[in-house]
Amino acid sequence: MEVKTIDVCCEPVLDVAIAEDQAADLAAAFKVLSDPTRLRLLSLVATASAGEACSCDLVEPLGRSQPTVSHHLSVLTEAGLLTREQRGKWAYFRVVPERLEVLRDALAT
Amino acid sequence: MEVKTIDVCCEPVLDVAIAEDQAADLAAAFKVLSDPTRLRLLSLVATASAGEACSCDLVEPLGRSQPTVSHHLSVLTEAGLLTREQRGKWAYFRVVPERLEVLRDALAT
DNA sequence: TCATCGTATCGACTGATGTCGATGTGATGA
DNA sequence: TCATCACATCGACATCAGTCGATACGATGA
Repeated sequence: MEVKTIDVCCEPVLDVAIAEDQAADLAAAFKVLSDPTRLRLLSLVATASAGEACSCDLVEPLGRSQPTVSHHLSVLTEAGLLTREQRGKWAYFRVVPERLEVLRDALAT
Repeated sequence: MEVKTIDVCCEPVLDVAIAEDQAADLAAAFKVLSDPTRLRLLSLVATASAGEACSCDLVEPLGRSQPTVSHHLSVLTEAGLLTREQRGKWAYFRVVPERLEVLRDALAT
């Protein structure tokens, strides 16, 4: 998907007429959230016990192939919505609530 | 884009493991916001004087063709993020903040 | 060293989406 | 009635994104 880290900040869409490049950044951020599989991944990781989840536990509940899940985890991680930690041969993921908060702020009224 | 009205409600992604159909609805809603031109449209309408804007005043600042702007206005309106009011041969649009609020709630931490 | 396991990468396919020119439609006013 | 204007629809095109099978990579443990 060609994602870059979400670095949108503090310009509520409804308050100020946003510029073209800010719109592009914000749109890219929302695009990360515009896929059902990725939203379910976020949700699964967030609600996992200990606040973290292993890839191995995500493939089956999603009903997607392992490469597909790996792909979406990469997209979410590159966007900064997840952190990735390697432990032995397992990869553990955590959500980064601050990133979602940034997007929330952009939608403030 | 094949949009349906945003009817997502009240299930913060990070609180509960969301189901597949809820994820699809929410993803569709964010997809509407995942285009720079649409974000700028939202922003332009929201910041217009009197809180409303005519299509005729949106084409030029966006730097897109009239059909393209019309298309995006349709997508936003079908998603319930804008309302459309015809007055003579002009179409006026207003933002529906409550819709954005719903999406904000879904990202609550 | 080697087989195994978890994960990432690659290549390919398919469907979706943004864009615009051309054209249709409906209201306005002369 | 007819030209004009604002806007929507259509058709076509190029690009992009989700998906998966096959395969590569890297750590583990026997």
